[in-house]
Amino acid sequence: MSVKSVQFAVATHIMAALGIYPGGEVGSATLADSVKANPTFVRKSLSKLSKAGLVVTTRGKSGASVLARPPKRITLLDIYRASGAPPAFAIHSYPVEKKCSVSCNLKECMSEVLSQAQGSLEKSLAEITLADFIRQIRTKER
Amino acid sequence: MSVKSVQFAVATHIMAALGIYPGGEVGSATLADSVKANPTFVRKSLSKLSKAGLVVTTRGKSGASVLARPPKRITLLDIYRASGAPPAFAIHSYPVEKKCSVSCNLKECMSEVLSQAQGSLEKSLAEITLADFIRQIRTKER
DNA sequence: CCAAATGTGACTCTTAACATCACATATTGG
DNA sequence: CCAATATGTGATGTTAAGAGTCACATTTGG
Repeated sequence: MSVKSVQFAVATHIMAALGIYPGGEVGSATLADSVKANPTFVRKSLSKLSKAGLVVTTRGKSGASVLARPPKRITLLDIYRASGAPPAFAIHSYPVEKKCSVSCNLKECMSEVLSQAQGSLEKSLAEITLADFIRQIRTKER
Repeated sequence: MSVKSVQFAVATHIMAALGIYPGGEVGSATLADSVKANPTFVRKSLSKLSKAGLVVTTRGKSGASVLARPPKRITLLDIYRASGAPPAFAIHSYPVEKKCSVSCNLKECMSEVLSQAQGSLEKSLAEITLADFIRQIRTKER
């Protein structure tokens, strides 16, 4: 039921790089270098961040990306949501056995449980700002 | 990028069925009927629950499964862990760009964030007992 | 207009879960 | 004991979804 998507990790990497890079204007090729991923993949990720309003990218020659607002005002939840990572849990899609009350009602009950779990997960992401995260990275640098 | 596993949902379904079924002794074929999944798949799931000590199964003719302890003393976290569902998040496995401090330290920082998120997710599951869950299902029955 | 950058649709490759089979193992009833 | 019937599990095929890649459109500075 979990999602093995690396979107969130890549998106966070990009955001951290933008926040750390002096000046803040970074091209997708440079970012791809840092992430060591395919430039197209990075651009797609960047595109989602841009649509979510977390970064501003300029096109054309000398195009680049910048954080849309200070790292202190961006949470990891913002990035998580923007990254398009699927929800952490899934429910099976088997048909319902009508004669069984467990089978009939399980999905509904399970959804409630899972969305509650998802909520607490998101809450914990909301408590970490990009600034916090960058600080962590800087701490490890030495 | 993510793969959704239904293990947790199926395991919960099984546990709820065992908790609700009068007498509590249920064979894997009956459970497979309720879940509407392949008997082998259900048995594998059951096998994990058994190894985790959540159910007791007897083999041989007239073999069946029973909850190992009262539903009140089983949490959804117990079931989640027993189900063998993969962690909710993944980090990319790209190589590290040594010249980039973000690239060098990101994985470590990201792991911390993700395990924190995983922790709060698990905490919310730990707060729900199987008895609570069964009560929910019974509420919907009417 | 050309060069250089981002944006995106289309396609392939890979991986991991799911589904299934085959058969081993265990236990009870007769 | 042995046949019937459960569970346990390794092996293998199928499939869905993310990742990787290419091609090309779009944008914009000079």
